[in-house]
Amino acid sequence: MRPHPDQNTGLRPADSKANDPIACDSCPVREISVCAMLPREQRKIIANRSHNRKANKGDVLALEGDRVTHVASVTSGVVKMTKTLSDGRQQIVGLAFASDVVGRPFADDTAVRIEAATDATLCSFEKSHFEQLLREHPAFESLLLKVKLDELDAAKDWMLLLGRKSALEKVASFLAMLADRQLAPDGTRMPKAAAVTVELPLSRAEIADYLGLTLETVSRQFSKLKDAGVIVLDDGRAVTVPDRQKLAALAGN
Amino acid sequence: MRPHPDQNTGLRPADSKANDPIACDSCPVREISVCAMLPREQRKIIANRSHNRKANKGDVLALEGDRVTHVASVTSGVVKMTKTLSDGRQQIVGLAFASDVVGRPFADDTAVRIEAATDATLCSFEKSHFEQLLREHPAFESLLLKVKLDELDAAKDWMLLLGRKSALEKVASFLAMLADRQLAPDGTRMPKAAAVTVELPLSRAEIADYLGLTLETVSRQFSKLKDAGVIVLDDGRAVTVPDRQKLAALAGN
DNA sequence: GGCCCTCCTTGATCGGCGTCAATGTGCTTG
DNA sequence: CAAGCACATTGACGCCGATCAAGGAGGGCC
Repeated sequence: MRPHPDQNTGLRPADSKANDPIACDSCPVREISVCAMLPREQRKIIANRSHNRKANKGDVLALEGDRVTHVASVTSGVVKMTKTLSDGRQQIVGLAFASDVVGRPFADDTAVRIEAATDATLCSFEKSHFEQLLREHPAFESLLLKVKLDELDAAKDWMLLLGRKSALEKVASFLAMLADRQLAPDGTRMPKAAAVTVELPLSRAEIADYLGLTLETVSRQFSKLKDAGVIVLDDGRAVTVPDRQKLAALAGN
Repeated sequence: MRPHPDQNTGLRPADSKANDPIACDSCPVREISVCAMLPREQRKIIANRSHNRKANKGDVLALEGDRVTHVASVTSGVVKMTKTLSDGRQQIVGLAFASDVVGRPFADDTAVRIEAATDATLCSFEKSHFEQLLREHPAFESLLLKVKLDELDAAKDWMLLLGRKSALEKVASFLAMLADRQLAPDGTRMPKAAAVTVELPLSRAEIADYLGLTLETVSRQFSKLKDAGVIVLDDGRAVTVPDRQKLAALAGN
């Protein structure tokens, strides 16, 4: 066997263009995002149409009612989507973690304010380009549909939480969600029994806005969970959960 | 002109197969459902794969956790989707009116209980057939995506309501939603100023489950709105809204 | 008609969570 | 280190909506 530039396929130089490095190759969510299951062919097209965007904590990516100009996939950090009543009452209506899609294709303007909850990076597309990709690549559209159906299921879980759970159950549910989503350093999911340390991406006030509570009530529930030994407050922003079963039991469901 | 079977197109008999009557032709939601924008070609395929299903008020179409066997479009009536905590607390997480889609493609089992809130009819597909249609007809999949994105926006509105609105605002919002959705007898949307009479598809208890309240609180808010002259209670199940602006003002937003 | 059943309304009371306020903690900046 | 700030905790109190309870209104059925 003679050496060749591509160890996987052994393509001749004439074909090497197909395996030129593309931006996606170094994308931290290339294996799990909506792009993951696309053939390299199509990913190349995507790479050419996207650009990286860095956002600092607190940066506003879009205001409620803004014209939609971009659609993006979160590649690191957490992005929050909020809605606000005229008198200032606020509700977080969605969190986008790495690999989630933010922005609203097929609508003129966005119904939510989009803001970086932590420092974040995004793989951003102009809305018209994104829509064109969807039109031209049914596999891509199909993946987005599946992702959005999952989001819809998650939204329904959240409606149950907002409408029917007690303050303690809400906070426990929130922590349980973060703990379950937490990955081991090697990228695999944590075993169910293991203790997990969660870095909270939100302040108490933001957690309150996510759970339909006040920040004081959230703080009190944290204290209650701490006193009960269900969580350990490493510091304000980090929580370790020694026994996720116990936490889950307090979450209701 | 000689008489012919199809008054609209006057096709020659040799072509008549393309315009043979299909079930969709008499479908009450053929103009607004997810099928509406498909060419007749594809609708014919759909018609062959679907069957009508009648459900009486209270009929359960699927239980929480059931295997998903069918996906359907509501053709008349109202279908509710609910989630329940282990101790019985319940939340309605979605209402499907005529033309809405119920059932969850691309998932093994349903996360919600599906039940007829009123007598209803559905255009039902076996799940595997429905998914096949999506795979084979990108235009169909594209429409479903747009519909589900709209549903997701609506879910976010509801999260704001559940998390942040007062009991009065919740009830006003609910009635405003029904009033806005109400169509004039000729099928056009009502002008904003006109009085509207709304037939409530839900009992007080169901409205409570939709709004995250108790039935007593819902009843009290109805009375409060009646006393304020914002609504007229024709009977328990019918409400007329003389001035939708006034109702909208009480809904918060 | 009389009975029952379901649904709705209204009242009285209670408690969970919001509100207001003070204090604590860690980080930044001079 | 002190001062200032953002954020979190804790306490006291009050209100909105839940809970408990009674009674009305309509509709079906014998």
